[in-house]
Amino acid sequence: MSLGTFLAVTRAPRAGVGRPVATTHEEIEDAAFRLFGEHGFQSTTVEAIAAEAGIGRRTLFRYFDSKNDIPWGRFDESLVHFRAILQESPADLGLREAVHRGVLQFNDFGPEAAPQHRRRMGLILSTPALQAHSVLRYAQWRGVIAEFVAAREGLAAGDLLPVTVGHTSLALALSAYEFWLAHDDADLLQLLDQAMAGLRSYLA
Amino acid sequence: MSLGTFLAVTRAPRAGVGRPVATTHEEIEDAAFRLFGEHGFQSTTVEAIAAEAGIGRRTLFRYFDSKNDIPWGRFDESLVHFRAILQESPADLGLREAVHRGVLQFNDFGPEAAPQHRRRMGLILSTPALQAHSVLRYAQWRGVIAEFVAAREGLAAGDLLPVTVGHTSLALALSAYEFWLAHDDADLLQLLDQAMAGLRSYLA
DNA sequence: ACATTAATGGCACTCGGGGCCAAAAGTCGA
DNA sequence: TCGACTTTTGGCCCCGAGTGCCATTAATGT
Repeated sequence: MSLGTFLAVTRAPRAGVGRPVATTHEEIEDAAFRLFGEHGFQSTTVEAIAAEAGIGRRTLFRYFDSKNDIPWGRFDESLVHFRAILQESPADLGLREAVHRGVLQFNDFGPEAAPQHRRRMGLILSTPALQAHSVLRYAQWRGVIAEFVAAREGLAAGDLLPVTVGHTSLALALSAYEFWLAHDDADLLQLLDQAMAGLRSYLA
Repeated sequence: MSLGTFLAVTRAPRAGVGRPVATTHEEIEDAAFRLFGEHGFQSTTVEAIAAEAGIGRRTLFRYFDSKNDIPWGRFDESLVHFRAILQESPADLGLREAVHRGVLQFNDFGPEAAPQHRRRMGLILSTPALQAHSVLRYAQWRGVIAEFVAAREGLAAGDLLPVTVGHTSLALALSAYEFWLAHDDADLLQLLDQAMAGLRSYLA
């Protein structure tokens, strides 16, 4: 499981009754990425994406709250998994190690998922509008870490340390991602380790 | 000088020739904050801001690229100052200390500027659209730090360490700001120190 | 007075987003 | 098989941000 895995399955709310759905999140996402690849994110209109997916514009907005949300897929579902990863970490593990390993595991995906994941993150991190929108996703992700730290240290999730650890973990992840995207041959997990090591020696 | 100081003076490109300007960045900003305070950011239309400032909608967009840019004022000018602060730091100072003190100095403003600064940052950090937009500003700020670190360590600004230090410095600043805004009696500079101390012990 | 210069602001357009609602397309019970 | 019910679809219309175009305005300099 990884960031690349949040293109999960569109769950059926209930089977049978009512008009059947016309599409799925994945179909829209695929159609969108196809057009983004051709014309870029900005130049691709929502109307065009809807047409490519064979649905109405209005319907698209029922699957995704905004155009900016499309590249992120169903990120919220992967957060549930992230929370689980952290909670399962052994209690005797140091806090820093627990968080770090959790982040590594969250970003550990097989080599087969890597190209798709690279395309997704490359698009996000190279498009200003998406970079901007992403902070809202990042905030949720940081929240998961803050909650974990708070729980383990007997603090409130709004206290300075949990918040700082959340922000810092994101800082490390983004640093690694930026470098990873700039270098084809780089290994993401290794970069996460390197970033952590670099920061520790910087702060020591 | 501080984040609060980027409401600098609107410089005259040349005196005299041509139709005189109808307003300044500051006038628009004041008008905007007046309306934001009354109706909130989202519910205040650009049209209303222009009217409040006594100018045309079209003219407002010549002063600010977007509605989201208004609360930030003239941040780019304060970045010039930030760059200078870092460059003036003594060479015998450790890297971490140099960066940390630079950040402190950048955020050091007199008690008289604090209320205005609080209002500004409070608006930004409590409005999703502004939070999102802010990453573009943050990226510039991080860039200043990355350049400084790169120069001092003989690295490229895109290398992992400079980027990581930039991201981490922002992480610390945002953590401090969030807490500061949530607690009326808190001292921002002290919080920056605390966040740094907390992170160091977390990573030790 | 008149040419020059530069900012203003109106108009019209595109695009993202959302409220409203009739039509579509299924299932289920009689 | 027919109708009632349920749920999604997607068309229509609106709003607000942002932009290109350009005539107008208001200053300076000759």
